[in-house]
Amino acid sequence: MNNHTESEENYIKALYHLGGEGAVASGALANRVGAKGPSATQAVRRLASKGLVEVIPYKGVKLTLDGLTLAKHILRKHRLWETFLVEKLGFGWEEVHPIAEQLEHIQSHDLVEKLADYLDSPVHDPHGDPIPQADGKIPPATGKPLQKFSQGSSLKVVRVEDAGTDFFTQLDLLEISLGKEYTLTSVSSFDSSIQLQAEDGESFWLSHSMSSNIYAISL
Amino acid sequence: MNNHTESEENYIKALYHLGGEGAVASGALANRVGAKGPSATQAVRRLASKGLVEVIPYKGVKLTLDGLTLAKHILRKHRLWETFLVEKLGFGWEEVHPIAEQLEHIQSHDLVEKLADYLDSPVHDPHGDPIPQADGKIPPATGKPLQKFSQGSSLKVVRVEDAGTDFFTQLDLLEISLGKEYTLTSVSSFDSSIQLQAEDGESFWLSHSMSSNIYAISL
DNA sequence: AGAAAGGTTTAGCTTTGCCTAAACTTATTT
DNA sequence: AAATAAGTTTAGGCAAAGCTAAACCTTTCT
Repeated sequence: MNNHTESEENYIKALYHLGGEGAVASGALANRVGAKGPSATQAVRRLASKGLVEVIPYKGVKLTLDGLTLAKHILRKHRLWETFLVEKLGFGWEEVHPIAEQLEHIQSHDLVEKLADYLDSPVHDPHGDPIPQADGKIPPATGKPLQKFSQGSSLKVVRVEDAGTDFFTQLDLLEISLGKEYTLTSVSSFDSSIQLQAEDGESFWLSHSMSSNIYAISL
Repeated sequence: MNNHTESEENYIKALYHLGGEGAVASGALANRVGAKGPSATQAVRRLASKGLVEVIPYKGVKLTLDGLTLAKHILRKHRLWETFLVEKLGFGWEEVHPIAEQLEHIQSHDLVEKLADYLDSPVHDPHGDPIPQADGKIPPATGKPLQKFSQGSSLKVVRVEDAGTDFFTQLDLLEISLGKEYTLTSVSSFDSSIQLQAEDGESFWLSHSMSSNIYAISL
């Protein structure tokens, strides 16, 4: 019951991302894994026969408990590897996703736990996303999007959504990184762009599409 | 031309191990990858169509230059990962082979080179085997088997053959590891077992099958 | 309610990769 | 030189995973 193909794991991961514990439409699933409808239907049948998902034809697919456990374990590996790639190997946070997508399929419980130890049992990955723990528990996702803050609030960036390479390039350009602190100095009522002021006094504007992918906590 | 399946890579690796640049019989190949004859014949046909091997039916299979380059690159990755697993994650040298066998298929040039940097561009893996360099050059395999040494010689262990878990267990038991120095105090003419004396004065006997898998250089 | 639209599944085909059994080469032995 | 043994390839199957085209539910719109 412990031996899954890469394709299977990708479907499981996709189901988790799309629906968590809830049901997902087969089209959405196919879309997410980059396949066509019929491939997903078939894949889901294979997963069902292994007890990883439950299917109601024409209605949707849902992870079973086993499936959920597997999904979280894969996510754990993915985020640990991302952490390794950034912290130890010096990759930029925008580069690690595709590599971690390969590494997450390596099968060795020992490896995962030794890697976690080596990284000092991290709780968040380089994007600030929570890393599922060995027991399956997931630390709460921290922060809320920047627009949720009101003018004048002091905040610390704790997480960013993976919104593509251009997004990360822009973050790097503005020198925004996890842990940085700002004051929200101004909010445009016209296009919901916001203005941040850094600790060194520098201030700059962020478009709505930038700020909606940046999460912070208030100080 | 750069995108190979895991199975393909395994056949390439096997060809390299069995024959280096020379020809290999399809049966031996099948055996090495843990498949049956016909599977190897077929696999080899696929490799040939990609220009990685040359086949003479009923005679043998041989890596092309492209195939050889690929083989060395996979070996490089394998041995770098083994080094990582032992040096950084604290695995024992007997545990790393099966994990490295998975990791060696990860595709990212950037990753390989960053990993090599992180490990300080090692030249030998944890078993003392030479790590192919980025340019394809392979450092010479060092050392000769212990029986090749004559009584009285001082030597340093530099390499061990991967002769299975029990072999490694025995090495650990005797506290033999790479870099350790000994004096060969005695050779049995009866069963070719040999006696080593460590620097701390302790001495012990090694069977022929042990010593033939241990390589050393003389001091 | 009936029909069109949209999404899902079935049918049937392709490739990879492995298998067994049978046919075929090559090598060895008498 | 012929016969047998040993090893290799062909033939024909099967499962995983993907695809397109066609059939089939659901939902929605008139």
